Amino acid sequence: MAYGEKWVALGNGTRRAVFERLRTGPRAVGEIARELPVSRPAVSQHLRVLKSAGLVRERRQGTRRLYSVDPDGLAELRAYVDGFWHEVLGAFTEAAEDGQGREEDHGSEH
Amino acid sequence: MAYGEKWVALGNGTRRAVFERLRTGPRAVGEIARELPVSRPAVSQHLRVLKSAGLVRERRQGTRRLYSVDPDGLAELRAYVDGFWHEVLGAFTEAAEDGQGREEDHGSEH
DNA sequence: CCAATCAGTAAGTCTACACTTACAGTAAGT
DNA sequence: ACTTACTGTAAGTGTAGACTTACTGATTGG
Repeated sequence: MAYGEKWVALGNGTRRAVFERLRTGPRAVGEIARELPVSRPAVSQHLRVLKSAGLVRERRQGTRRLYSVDPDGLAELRAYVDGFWHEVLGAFTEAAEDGQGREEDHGSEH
Repeated sequence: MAYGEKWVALGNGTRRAVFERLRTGPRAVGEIARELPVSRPAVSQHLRVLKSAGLVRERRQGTRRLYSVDPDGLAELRAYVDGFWHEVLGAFTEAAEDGQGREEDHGSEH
């Protein structure tokens, strides 16, 4: 549920590659594995991690399982990055206003 | 330079904790280490990774080194997430328009 | 019912990497 | 010059985790 899982999930290159295959729509496990240099079970395990991180959904269709991006999970990640971004910008402009040349005045230069 | 490094960098929990300490402004290495359950060299190493990923800048001040978030690097990450988000949304609405109940029509429902 | 297809899980291996301690370097104060 | 404070780097260790090859389970079609 925490952001942490999402970052960990996307921290792995192969897992990110799997995730990106879902950019354009739902895909089956074997279909993804065929385009990557790893085995199908590996892809399956990566999808499990992505799913438990809330980044991916799964829907069964016959013997296949179609995985797709979970918009809610991705939205959370986006919100987090956005928040970080705005806070950093705020700290920047604030520092620029307070003291022009120095920063973090600790009260004395001892 | 690629997005990959940034994701890998933020994929580690401790490194993310270090990064978040820079949310509100520049901080010194030892100062960060004191707030975390790892040694100072560990923090130093994490900052190196964050720096080579383009997420962090370094500026020397006396014997200290002040690290701060690199707005450009963070902006790249934000742009990537945004792009992903919009593409996913596009795929969703597109799928909703094409076929109402089914998706990825392969030619027969047998 | 049997075979084929698609997938998840178990178990084991092997490497990446996060962490520690010890050491070396640099700037500033006395 | 000596000491103190702050930091980066080297070297070594231990473990998480990414991957493989079995194996098992479901669903569908003949």
